[in-house]
Amino acid sequence: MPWEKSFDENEIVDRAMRVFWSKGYASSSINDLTSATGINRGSLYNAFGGKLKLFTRGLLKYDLEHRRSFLSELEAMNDPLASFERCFEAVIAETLTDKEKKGCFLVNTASELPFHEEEVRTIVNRGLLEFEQFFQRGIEVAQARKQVSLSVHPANAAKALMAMIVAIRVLGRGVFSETALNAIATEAKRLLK
Amino acid sequence: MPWEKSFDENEIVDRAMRVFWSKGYASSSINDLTSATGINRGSLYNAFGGKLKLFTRGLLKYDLEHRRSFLSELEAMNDPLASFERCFEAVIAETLTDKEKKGCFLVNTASELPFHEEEVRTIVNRGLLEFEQFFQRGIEVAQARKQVSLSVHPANAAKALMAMIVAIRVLGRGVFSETALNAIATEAKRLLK
DNA sequence: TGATGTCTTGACCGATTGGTTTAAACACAC
DNA sequence: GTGTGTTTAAACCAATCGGTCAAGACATCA
Repeated sequence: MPWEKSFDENEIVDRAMRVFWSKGYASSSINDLTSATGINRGSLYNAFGGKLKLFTRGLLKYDLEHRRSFLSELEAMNDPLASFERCFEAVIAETLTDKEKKGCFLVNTASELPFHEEEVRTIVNRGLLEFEQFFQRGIEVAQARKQVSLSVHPANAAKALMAMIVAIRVLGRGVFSETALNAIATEAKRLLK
Repeated sequence: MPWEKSFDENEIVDRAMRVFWSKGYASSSINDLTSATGINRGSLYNAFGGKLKLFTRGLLKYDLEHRRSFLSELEAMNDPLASFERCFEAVIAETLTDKEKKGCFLVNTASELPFHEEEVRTIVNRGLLEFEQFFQRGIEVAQARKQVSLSVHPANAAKALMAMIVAIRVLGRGVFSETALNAIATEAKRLLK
C-alpha cells in the first residue's frame, strides 16, 4: 500500500499562509513557498495542486483560526459593549506588535479583491460579513439591555464599526501611529452613544 | 542639436499611472507599461530611469490631480459640513462608477506600504495626512460657526472620518454594496453630532 | 523477499521578469 | 551635404516565473 506523507500538511498550510499573508498572492513565488515550508517544489504541487489552491487553503485557515476564533471569543464574553472595546483593543495591539506589519490577511486580500477568483472573493466576503453581523447582533443586544440608545441604527452602525476595523488594519501598516489608531477606536465608541 | 522626444512625457506618466493604479506596483510588468503607453522599453528607461521612478512619478501625478485638486475643490466650498457630505458622495460615486474597481491609488499603495521605498511612503503619508487635516480644519471651522458641537474632538473625529474614507475605498473594491457604502457615510455624519 | 503504489526529488520546460546595450533613425547647426 | 548629439527600436541578458515530469526512495502488503 501507499506511503505516509513525510510532513504535516496542516503545518505546511500554516507556513504558506504566513508567506501569502505578508506578501500577498502575486508577490509570493513558489520559491518563497518551498523555502518557507521546507518541502520540495514537486511535493507542493502533488499535495496541494498548485499555488492558487494553497493560497485559498491558507486563507481559509486564517479565516478559521484568526477571524472566526476571535469572534467566538468575543461573543463568549456575552457583554457586547465590553467585547467591542476588547475587539478594537486587540486589533490595535496586534497591529502594533507585528513588526512585519502584515496587517490582516482578509483585509489585505479584500483590498486587491478584483484580481482574485470567485472562491477567494467568497471567503473574504463571508468573513467580513460575519464580522459585521457580530457588531450588529451586539448592538441589538446592547439596545435591549438599555446600554445603547435606540436611536442607533444597528445595521448601519455595524457597517461603520466594520469600516473602522478595516481602516485600522490598512492604516496600521505604516500610515497611522498608535495614538491615531486609538483615536479611531475612541470615535468608534462614540458611534454607539 | 538634439532631437525632440516623439511623445508627450506627461501623457506617458498618466497612462503608466493608470496601470500601476489598477494593478499595483509588483504586478505591473514593463510589458504592461510599454503596451499601455505605446513607447518602447528602451525609451521608457531612457526617459524615466526605470519602473520605480515611473511609479513614483505616477503616484505624485495622482496625488496632485486627484487627491489635491479634490481637496481644494472641497475647501473652496467654504462650507465644511456641505463639503464633507460632498466628499463622501463623490468618493462613493467614483467607487461605484469605476468598472475596473481600481479604488484609490493612494489607499491601494497604503495597504501595501511595507514593501515600498521611503519616497513612496512619504507621498502616501503626506497625502493622507493632508486629507485628515482637511477634515480637522473643517470641523474646527464648523464648531466656530456653531454647526458642530464643541463636544466633538476635532483631531480624533478627523482621523475617524479619514478612516471611513479609507474603508469605503477598500471595501468598495468588491466587498460592500452601494447601500453598505452609503451606510458608512451616514454614520460618518453622526460622528459630528 | 518481492511486488505494489505513493511520495519525494531535482532536473527541466517555455515564458516572462526587470534591465542593458548596440546600432540605426532622426533633427538640428553648420 | 556633413557633423553632432539625442532618441529610438529591437536584440539581448541573466534571473526568475509557475508548472511538469521521470526516476528514485520508501513503507506497506503478499
